[in-house]
Amino acid sequence: MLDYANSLNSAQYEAVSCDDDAVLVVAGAGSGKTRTIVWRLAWILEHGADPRSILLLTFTRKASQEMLERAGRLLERPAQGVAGGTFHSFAFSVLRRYPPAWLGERPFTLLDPSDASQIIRQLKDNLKLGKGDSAFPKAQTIADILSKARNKELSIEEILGRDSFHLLPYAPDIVAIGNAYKDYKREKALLDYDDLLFELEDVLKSEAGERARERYQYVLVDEYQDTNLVQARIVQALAGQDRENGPPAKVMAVGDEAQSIYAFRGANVRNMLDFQNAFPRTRIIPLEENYRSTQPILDVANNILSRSEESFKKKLYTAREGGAEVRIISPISDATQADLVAERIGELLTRYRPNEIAVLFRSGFHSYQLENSLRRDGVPFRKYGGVRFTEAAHIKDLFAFARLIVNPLDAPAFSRLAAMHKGAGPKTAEKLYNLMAKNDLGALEKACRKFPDFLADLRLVDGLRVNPPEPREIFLEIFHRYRPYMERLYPEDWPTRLAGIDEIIQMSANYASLDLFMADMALDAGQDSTESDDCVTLSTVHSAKGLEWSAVLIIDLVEDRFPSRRSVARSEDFEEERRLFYVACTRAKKELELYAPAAIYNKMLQSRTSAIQSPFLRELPSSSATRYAEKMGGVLEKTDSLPVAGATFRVSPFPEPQAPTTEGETKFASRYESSSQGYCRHRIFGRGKIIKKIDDDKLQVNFPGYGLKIILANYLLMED
DNA sequence: ATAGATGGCATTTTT
DNA sequence: TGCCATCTAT
Repeated sequence: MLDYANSLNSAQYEAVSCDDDAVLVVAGAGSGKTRTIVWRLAWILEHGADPRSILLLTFTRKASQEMLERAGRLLERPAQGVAGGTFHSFAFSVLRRYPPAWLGERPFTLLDPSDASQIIRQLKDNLKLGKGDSAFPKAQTIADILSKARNKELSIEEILGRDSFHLLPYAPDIVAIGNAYKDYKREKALLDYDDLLFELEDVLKSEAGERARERYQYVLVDEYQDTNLVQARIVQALAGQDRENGPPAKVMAVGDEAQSIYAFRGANVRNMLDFQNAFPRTRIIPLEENYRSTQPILDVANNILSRSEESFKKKLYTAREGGAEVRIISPISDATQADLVAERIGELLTRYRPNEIAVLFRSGFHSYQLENSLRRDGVPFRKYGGVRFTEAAHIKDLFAFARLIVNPLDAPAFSRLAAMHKGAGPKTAEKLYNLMAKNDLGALEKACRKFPDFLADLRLVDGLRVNPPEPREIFLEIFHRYRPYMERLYPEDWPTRLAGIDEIIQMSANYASLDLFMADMALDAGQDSTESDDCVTLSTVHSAKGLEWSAVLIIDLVEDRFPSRRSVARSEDFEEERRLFYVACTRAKKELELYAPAAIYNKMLQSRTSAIQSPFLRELPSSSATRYAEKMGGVLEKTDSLPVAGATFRVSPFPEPQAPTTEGETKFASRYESSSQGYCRHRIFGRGKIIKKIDDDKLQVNFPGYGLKIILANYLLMED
């Protein structure tokens, strides 16, 4: 037996060893949450449970792998057989074994988000909706709205009313497209990410699902604050309080309301509270002592949280003393920020391994300049979040072959493959697909006369389905066939794309079957392998969840960026940004630096404009962080007071458009007005689109062929 | 019906 | 910047 009592603090021990049917562990940031789950797994296994009766649901596959691995190391034998993964990957595996009745005998295919928006674009065209209306939402936007409605379990109107009221007039059209999309998926045996969860819920309720449910005696759910409604119901179904044969499973949910950062996609913090209603005899165990960060970092974290509207009761504390000051640094501009941070990383690298250092930011594109600086300086880094490499066109091309091997009726993959051949577009693809679906091979061959290579592609795919070699072999064969297409489709940069293909081939070598590999690729999009590399981490805050580093630098802490521009209109969204900042700060173990450039390049104005320091920084008292400003030549100078700008700009995140007194508000006000503006004419430049109002008599106008101009309104003739 | 060009646009976060 | 939608010439 492991020495549980001496390896854990009392709250952790309580959680690890308890025998209650329902436990809610409320785990503050850095309180040893992962450790607790790992030891809990070990405890269950050491007390004789069948590994196959344990289900561990986590937010990322990486997290579950890490936990199982650590449990295995603890026990000195692998924790084999424990079911684990994300809700989505778990749903996939259950649905493969217990497919929904409506599928009949057909295998189903997972739609990735880009497939989904592709289909929606097609349906939109077929339904002839939004033609010639440039204000009509784009396919991607529609896909997002449909998904949000399902995740929050609200109607389209409700979603639009909350998030984008300007699209409300289109609600009936969006609903129509949504219905067509639903039918399309049924007809073609397709499931998108959201379907996985709802279909899982249905299956668990069905008779067949009874067996799936009864298998589990222990259900552990990590990051419970980020589950949505259907996920909470799935947990309840799995717990099986209504089981006829045998006792219900023991459920343990672990979460932290203060770290809820996925409300935007339907996560519901209320699930934490409702857990106690769903499981009446819930035992609540708070983990409060922080083992990760030094006191100065926790001071900042506590300060952030204390200002939140929900005012969380918890306060993080550590028994450790000392630690470096938290620094707020104001570079002159975003450009010098990149250099300053790169330089700082160089300095940190004299004390820490690269993998002990991270730079965090709100959105993927915020790190572009820094990436350039790091490349220039030769600092090895790896970026998480942002565009994933499995979304690169050539990878999707390669996957189109593979998907057709798994499921010959995969319509999106079929179209993609068809479109690789000159002269074949959506219409041709649809025609050929229908012939193939009808199994009318004669007609298909005839119709393919113009595309002999395509027919050969299909033959190759069929051959590999009937007689499948190892996944790696399959990809080598596909690639052999695809390579000439790739050279033709991407003439400028196909050599650089080879690396991604190579990566896929290598990754596939770890899989026993192609369909499992493809499911992993779709569900755990591109953890691009090679974890062993010793790299500095660049990551969105969302992707940094659950991780920690000795030194953490957070960049672009200015209004419009962090908090995101989209969040300031509504207080719920703003509060989520605050929690996001809290998550970001609590990733740091020893050193935390917060960067707020004083100017940021503005694409609209095509010049650098002064940036307003993030309200999260302005709120911090000088006792919890030391402020520095960059002087010419990259010199940092201590500043005692808040930057002047910070003092004069609004403190409340909610702008008052009627009384614009600062540049930030002027920008907001003009943006606000821009919805009503349209086109104008100029004597020399002709017709142009009004981009924004600079002030009372100046407008910024985009003239086709001439570009952006700032023009006195007197010289413009307004169009209706 | 398709390819290719052009113009316009808006830039969260992720399973 | 890079993506989308639309236009235009085949």
